[in-house]
Amino acid sequence: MNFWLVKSEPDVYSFERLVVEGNARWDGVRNYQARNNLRAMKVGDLCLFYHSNIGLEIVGIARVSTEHYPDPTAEKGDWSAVDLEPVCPLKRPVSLAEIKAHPDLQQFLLVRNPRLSVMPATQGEFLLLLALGETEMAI
DNA sequence: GCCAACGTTGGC
DNA sequence: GCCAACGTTGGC
Repeated sequence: MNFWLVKSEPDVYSFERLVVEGNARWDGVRNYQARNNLRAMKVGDLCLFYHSNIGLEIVGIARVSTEHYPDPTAEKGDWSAVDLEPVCPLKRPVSLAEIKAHPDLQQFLLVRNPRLSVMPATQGEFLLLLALGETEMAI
């Protein structure tokens, strides 16, 4: 089991929409580091779902439902997509400001490399963020 | 292979 | 809307 964080601008694709639709193709990634992270995802891996630009907070948990395959939206180049399904919203969203201020999250990539759109999280980071979000779930 | 120019992301 | 940070491109 690995843990990740994925970013989405909520006016482009929100967590609420993922909950409604039940599944989403995570495509359009055009950054090699982010692509390599997509390729490392396994079915069942859990993703923190972060709203960038609007909200600036982690709002929910998603799960990898299909491992990587060629991104059908890529007209050229070697890009990948995965499928995600919703798991649960956080009872309390965890804001970027709170993450930046937390002493135990200074190593989190969201703080250290804020432009990366798909990033790994450690189990410790994931569990801490779940706790900050006042959310319990089976891991 | 270096580096300047440019484009994009994303917080503020 | 601005701008800093970062990645990519392309000339040399």
